Amino acid sequence: MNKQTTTNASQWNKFRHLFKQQEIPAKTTLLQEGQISRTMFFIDKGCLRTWVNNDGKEITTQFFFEGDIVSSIESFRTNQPSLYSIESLEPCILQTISQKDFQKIIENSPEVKKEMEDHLFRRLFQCQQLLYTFLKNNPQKRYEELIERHPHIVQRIPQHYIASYLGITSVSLSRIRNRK
Amino acid sequence: MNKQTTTNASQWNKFRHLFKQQEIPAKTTLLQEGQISRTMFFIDKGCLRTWVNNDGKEITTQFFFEGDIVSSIESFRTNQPSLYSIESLEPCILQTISQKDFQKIIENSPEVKKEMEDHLFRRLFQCQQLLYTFLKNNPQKRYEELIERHPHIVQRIPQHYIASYLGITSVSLSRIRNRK
DNA sequence: TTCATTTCTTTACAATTGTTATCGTTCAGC
DNA sequence: GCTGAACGATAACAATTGTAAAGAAATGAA
Repeated sequence: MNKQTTTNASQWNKFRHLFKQQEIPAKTTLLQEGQISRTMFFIDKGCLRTWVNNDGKEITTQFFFEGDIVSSIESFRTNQPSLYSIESLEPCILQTISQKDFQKIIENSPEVKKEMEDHLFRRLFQCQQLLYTFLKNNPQKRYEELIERHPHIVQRIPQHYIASYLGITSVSLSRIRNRK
Repeated sequence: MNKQTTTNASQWNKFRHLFKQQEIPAKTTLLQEGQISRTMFFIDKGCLRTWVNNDGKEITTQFFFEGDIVSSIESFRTNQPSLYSIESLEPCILQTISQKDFQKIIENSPEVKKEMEDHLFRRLFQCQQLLYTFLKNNPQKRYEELIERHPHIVQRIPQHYIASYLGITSVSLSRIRNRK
């Protein structure tokens, strides 16, 4: 979800007083895997990632940048433990809102509620497409697709995070890069 | 979603007259990739699969059995082309309902509407977990997990469908099976 | 039953990836 | 600027997977 591209940006402004600004350094954990999400983050500056633990190895599942809204939305909505952690990759400036206050907004703004439902559909769509790139392509093709579709990720994020995001080791990604 | 386990099974019965029974042989295409979904299927008997085309090769993305509700839900709701095809793997008896009639049910039953929203969250959750098994595990582990979590799939579905569902070739799956 | 189709296994070879370790380079904080 | 940590490239070897082809086994329809 993206504040800027929102059809009703003014809707958000009505509730601006409910947000708190927060500055954090790089590598700060905002939500730990297994915990219940009680906060939602809007990124003003910097970038975040979500990751899962796999036998001590971190596997990155998503990247977020300026304008993105980040939360374990399933956990936030259903009060179930989050499947993943949320962490900053750079020093960040965030706008945060609590679950309670966000609930208030939802109740008072059908536009925002509608937007959340659409957001959910988009999330499902994105998740499906990501899954399909794993079913369809080998690591090399997945990397090429990433460069094509999300060049800003490749430019901005350290390679070993990208490697785990592609489901391969950093060694293998390094080989793929030097193959062409 | 599952009719049987529904908290409000009686809700569905109220609208029974809107469903049509349909008998189809195996390998019947119910929805083609790129088309817009206008029908929803409840499986009384048999099983279906969804699949995507990848350079002429079919890749299975999901299996469905008795009691399951099947549709390209994103396409059904948003009127956008479906990312995948839906096809029968066995002769099936289905209960079908049109998009229009289903809309009527949604409008007349808050319970069913709520159920659909929950269904959407579950779909997202499932999709995420499936994606994570690709990020976390190699093909052998994915196969072992499938046996553990969904033994009925392994027992009922021909292996080459399962292979593409796991993201590998049928040759590789055969090797994995004979490894242990 | 019989025949054709589908499904599964096996083989040999090439290509890719994982693992482990080492070695420069770059970066961030003091 | 200095220093330690983070990052990326490379090498060698083992293990896994893909590809193509051939054949055995199972299945289903006439």
